[in-house]
Formats: sequence, structure tokens, C-alpha cells
Amino acid sequence: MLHQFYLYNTLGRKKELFEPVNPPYVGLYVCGPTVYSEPHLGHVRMAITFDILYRYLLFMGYKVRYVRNITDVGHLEDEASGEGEDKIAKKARLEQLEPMEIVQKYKNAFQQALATLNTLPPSIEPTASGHIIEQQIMVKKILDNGYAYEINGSVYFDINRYNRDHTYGILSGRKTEELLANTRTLEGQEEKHSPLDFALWKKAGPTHLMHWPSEWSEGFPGWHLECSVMGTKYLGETFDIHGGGMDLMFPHHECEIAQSVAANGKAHVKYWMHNNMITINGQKMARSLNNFITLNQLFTGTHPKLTKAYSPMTIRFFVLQAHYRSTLDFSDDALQAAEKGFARLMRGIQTLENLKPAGKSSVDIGTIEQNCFNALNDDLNYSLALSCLFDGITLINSVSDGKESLNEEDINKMNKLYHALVFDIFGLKIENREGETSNEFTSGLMELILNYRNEAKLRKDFATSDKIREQLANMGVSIRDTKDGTEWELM
RNA sequence: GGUCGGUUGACCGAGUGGCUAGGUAGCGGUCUGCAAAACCGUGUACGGCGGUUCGACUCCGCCACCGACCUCCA
Repeated sequence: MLHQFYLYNTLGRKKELFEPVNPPYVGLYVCGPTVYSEPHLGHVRMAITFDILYRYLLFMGYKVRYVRNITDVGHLEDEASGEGEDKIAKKARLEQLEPMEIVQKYKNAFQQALATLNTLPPSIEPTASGHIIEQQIMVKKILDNGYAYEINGSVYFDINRYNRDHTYGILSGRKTEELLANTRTLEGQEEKHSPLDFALWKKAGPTHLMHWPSEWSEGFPGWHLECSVMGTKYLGETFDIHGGGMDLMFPHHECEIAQSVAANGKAHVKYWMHNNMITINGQKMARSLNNFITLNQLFTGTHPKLTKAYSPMTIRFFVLQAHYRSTLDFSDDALQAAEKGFARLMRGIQTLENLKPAGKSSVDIGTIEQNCFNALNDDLNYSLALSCLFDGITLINSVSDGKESLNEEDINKMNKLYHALVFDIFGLKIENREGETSNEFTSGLMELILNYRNEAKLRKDFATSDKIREQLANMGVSIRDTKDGTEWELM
């Protein structure tokens, strides 16, 4: 199948045909989490969006190297708090732990949470602290090229100098003059020639815990350096796709571009992709706004805004329902709707797997497949593709009800399509509770119980059969009588 | 204030110059001993005001409101 895959490039603000720099290889770099607190719903949007992109690229036959960094060298703390203190260091002192202990703890939490959500692990998950030398080399390169200056052991990027040869702001559409007009006067900025200049290397204060030696000072790398460095180290000086949340567009990604151009003479990224935020009551869900819901709270239902626990696949389905460039508003109602929608999809696939073939098909299957891939090829519109799959689910159910028919070939095609889309590309999976439903002992018991119930039904002893059903329900087992027997599942 | 984006039915949320998005909930029906599931039917949805057009929710203009970014943030 020929895939004309279009991606919305933030650089240029329009959809462009995706053509890898060096086919069939694709380099994908995504800004990962800063690991100093629990993973929350906001992180999930990023992880799932780019997981689906990664899976779809693989599906199309590309050889993809997916790099997602872990920021373990904390960025500067809010300057208002004084010393430009390293965030990770600050938290570490509060909890009386080594900084690297914090990093390890939340890194583990992230990796585990993302695995639970069935995201594929990146090919490389580099850390900023593991690339201090490379970052220093890049600082040196930028200094050598004349786009930075050293002062008091710190090195700053020189925006004015850069603007003589290039243009700062091409990604976010910002103009230097306008930025300057709106600059706030912040403390600790006297060293900079211009307020827009940003640190490439920062001398560590006496209270600063995370620091490394360098030719300029004992210090730490600037906010934006790690991504420029690790992206080009593992994917080349110019690679295909760089992703991240919209809130990183400026200044983070803008600075990345400037750094790469200043160091290597060319931009390092062909397609910039930005996912939108998850909102709660219309406002961005973020650590800094303190309105976030952690994944743990979602999985256990322990948050005032939640009426119950939601499974990882429900969360994934929830995220899947909105296009990645739209905001997605969180609510308990929306999650309940997602939970039921996901169950319907999974039941439909089960029905599809058990469909009896007819001599000929009464409907055309081809349009469903066509619609699904048209949607995905149009800027990864997975929410539209999902709605196409639901059209197919209605069809599948109709066939199961005997109102429509499909021949064997079409049933096989449908099976292939649904498995490719739902499991391989969307990354959903059937959630059966390990150890609860999938052992022989349990299924033996259930068969025994349901047999007794069916015998009661045959005797028209509905009082008994209903009592069994009720008691099973109390234990969390729901049952459904079908023409082929009785099905059961854990609620 | 600047830049960018949004405003869709009870809720979440796609999309298009004329044809049902989809999911969830509701209502009516079919099936079933009942329930569940499933199927069928059903709701004068597109912020306001103008304009372009044979026709606009979809294009243009103005206005209102909301949000993101401009400071670490997915």
C-alpha cells in the first residue's frame, strides 16, 4: 500500500508530505520528561501521541530510531526564588535524598507508567547528565563560531550576533524587537548582554548540588542544550522529526534551533511536531499550576475529581479520541465515556473474530480501510480513524445479528485491518486481569456455576438463575446470555 | 500588551462550501423468561453580527468570550 503521509510542520504552519532525509531510515526525537515528580496525565499525551507516530512509521515500513530524552539535570528554578537553583537539587534537599536518587525514582516511575500504557520503549533514552562532555563540546563550538560569550564562568548565547546572520524566532513566529519590548526585568540577569540571551553553561552557586567541571567554571549546562546535543549525536546533524509539547515551542525549541545553527551551520530538524495540552476545566493541566492528576491516581481512583479507577487502556482510548493538535478536556464523565467506548470496540473485535463467513458479502469493506488510512495519512488523525473503525464495528455487529453478511475473504481482511490499527498502531490491548480470569481453575469453576444456572433456566426456575447472576454480580462478575451460551467477564 | 490557537448538540470530540462524523448519556422500538449485549429509529449542533455565494457550521471581515506561549512545565 502506498502511503502519502502528511504531517503538520510547526515550522511553516502547514501540512507537508513526509519525506525522510535518508529513507528508509527515520530519526525521531521527542522531548521527554523532567524526572523530579510523579508522572501525570499531561505527560501521557506526549507519550501516546508520539508512540502512535512511532508505531505508524514502523507500520509503513520505515526503519525508525526513536530517541526520547530524560532530563535529569534540572533546569533553573524560578529566578524569583533567588539563586537560579537547580530544580532537582532543591527537591532533593527537601526530601533529604541524593539528586540522582530522585532522578532514579521518578525515571523508574515514568518508565513503568508508560509501559503500563503500552507505549513502546524508545530506541534510545539518553539522559542529560550522561552527555555533559558532549554539551561542553557544543558550547565550545558555538563560542568558536562567535555566537556566544563567556562572562564570570558562564557562557551565554548571543542573540544579537546570531541575528546578524540568521533569524531567531522562525519556529514560534516571534520577532526579536517584540520580545525585547515585553521583557521583564529579572534578577540575576546583569551578566547578559541582552535579556534574550540564554545560558549555554552556567556557573554553579555555592548551594548548587549538581555541577560538573569545565574550562569555564564548575557549573552545569544550559536549559536547551541537551536536546540539541543528544538529537544530533544519535540522529545526525539533520534529522527528520522533532516532537514535544506545544509549551516547549518557545523558548526551548527555538533555542535548540539557534544552537544547532550556531554550532553546525544548519538547522537540525526537518519536521517539528507539537502536541496540544490536556486541560481541566479549560485550563492547562500542569505541574506548575498544581491542577494535575497523576497516573497513579487515575489507575487507583484516588483523586477527588474521580469517581472510580480507570484502566490504562481507558486512558489511552481517551487520549485517542482527540486529535493531537487539539486540546483535550479532562473530566470524570469523559473518562467514563471512554471506558465504555473502549469496551464496545473490544467486544466488536471479539465478535469479528468469531464471525461465521457467508457465501458472499452484502457490503463493501474496502471503504473502511481506505477511510482509516486516509485519516492517519492526514496529519496522523487517529481520532477520525477511530471513528471509521466504529463504523466498521456497527457493521460487524450487524453481520453477527444476521442482518448483513461477509464472505471469508472479507472477514479475514477485516481481522487484519482491526488488528493492524487497534493493536499495532493505536497500541490498545485487551485488558484481562492477569491471574484472575486466565487460569484453568477459574474457568473451570465458572463453567460449573454457569452450568447449574443454565439447568435452572431450562427448568424455568428463574428465581435460582437470577440469584446466581445477582450473586456473581456482587462478586464483580457480569454475565451475558447469548444464543451460543453464556459469556462472563470481570467488571 | 504581543504572537498563536480555539468557541460544534446533555458531555467528550471529528470534519466539510450542498450529502449521518464517532463515542457516551437520553428517548422509542426489536430480540430475550428477565437482565445484559446487539440491532433499528430518534434530537431544528455548529459564539454574535455582517459579507462573498445558487447555497456557509465550513471562505472573508468585525465583535465577544476562552486558552496557550511570552518564566521551569508534556
